[in-house]
Amino acid sequence: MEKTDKRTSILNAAEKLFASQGFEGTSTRQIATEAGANMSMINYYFGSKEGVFMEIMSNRIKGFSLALTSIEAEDLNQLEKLMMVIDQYTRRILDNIAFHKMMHRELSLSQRPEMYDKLKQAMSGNLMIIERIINEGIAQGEFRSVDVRMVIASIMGTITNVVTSPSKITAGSKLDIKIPADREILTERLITHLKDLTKTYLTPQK
Amino acid sequence: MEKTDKRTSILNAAEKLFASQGFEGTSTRQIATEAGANMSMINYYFGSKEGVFMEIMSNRIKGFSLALTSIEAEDLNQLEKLMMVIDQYTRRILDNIAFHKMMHRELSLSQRPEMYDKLKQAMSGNLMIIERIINEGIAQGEFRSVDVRMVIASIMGTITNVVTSPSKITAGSKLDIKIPADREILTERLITHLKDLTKTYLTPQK
DNA sequence: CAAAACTAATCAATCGTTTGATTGATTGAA
DNA sequence: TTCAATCAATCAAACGATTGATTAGTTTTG
Repeated sequence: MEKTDKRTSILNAAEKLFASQGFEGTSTRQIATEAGANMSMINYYFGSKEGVFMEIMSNRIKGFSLALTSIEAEDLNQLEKLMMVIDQYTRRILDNIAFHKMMHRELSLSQRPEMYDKLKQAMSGNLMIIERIINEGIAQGEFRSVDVRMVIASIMGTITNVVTSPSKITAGSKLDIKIPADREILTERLITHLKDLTKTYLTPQK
Repeated sequence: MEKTDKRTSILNAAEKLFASQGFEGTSTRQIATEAGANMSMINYYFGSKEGVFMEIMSNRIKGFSLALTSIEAEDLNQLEKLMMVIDQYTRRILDNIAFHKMMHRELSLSQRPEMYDKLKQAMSGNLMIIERIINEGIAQGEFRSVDVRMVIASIMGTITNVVTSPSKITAGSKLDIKIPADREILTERLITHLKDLTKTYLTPQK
């Protein structure tokens, strides 16, 4: 029943270690041990340690902007569209916390400019969808006139803040973001907050 | 007139390099070269590379929660207090972008638990001040009943998002966060947004 | 049997740290 | 005033350990 081939077990081990220790802080020997593979298998399959990193990123990037584009085409008002985007985007990120942490950390470094551009391009698609929805809502008078880029920064920033510093939210409670059931609770709580925040902020009070 | 002693020039060089390359990604030889000092001076003054990191963090932590505490005592309503906190907190962070980026990156790692606790403790003071202000505002009926921890996550997250990914905000414009004049513009824009967001969200519409 | 998958051993390079010697200024008794 | 002693500061060189990567050989598989 051991159906995990060495190649993917290396990818999984590397992602886990990169997320908790950083790229530079993780050695190829650690990855190999964690994956239950020989050290040279890393270079055999991926060419180099950086190749492993690139492969992880590439795999994750694929299909990240797929679900969001369909929302834009649906026959809904802009607020409903925005609520759906927040819902899906938040769930996607909280289902891939390790990757999201790793991404944010390594991209704040000035190394790996190629991966930076690659990821920036992939993410800008998502950003533009949200930007278009809000701008459309403003144009139609459905939303107040606001600083759209800053609103997006608030939405994204809130999610990232919860993912990278969950203890600030859960302090005092018994919740632990590493436990799936607790993470589900936290996800719903975050979505509820973000929807309430954006709806209240963007919808003009009569 | 060369008044920069080796000790502080090592600290400055290290902070600059840590901010752009990460702790693990920066070698002691790099630090020494950048500081114009001999490699062994690092261990002579700070004991180890990690000692340099600790010293930088300790220096920055000092006096970070000083300005905020005075606000709480002032004779203002909770909204006015919150506006002042947002104003000062945002300015402080955008005046120390390199440190803030370095802090967030290294603290998202599972290493250096001692520094993690130290910083967490220092920051929790700031968090508690904001939390108390909002809770007080809710109790007095000045604010709507909201998820306080999530509101704080939105405020902090927005600032961090702008600091770590300024290009998402400035894309299309000629602004560059590395240029002091542009950074000032961005700071004011961020403060305006955060004040507008929190005021609109927390103040109940009649 | 040949290609693919895998292993142990080893490579040169770099890491953080330590060593032992040297410098220049300061001190205190002669 | 002089001179030896002492001090922190600085240096080049080297330390052992670890790094990412490669080799050459073995096993597995289709």
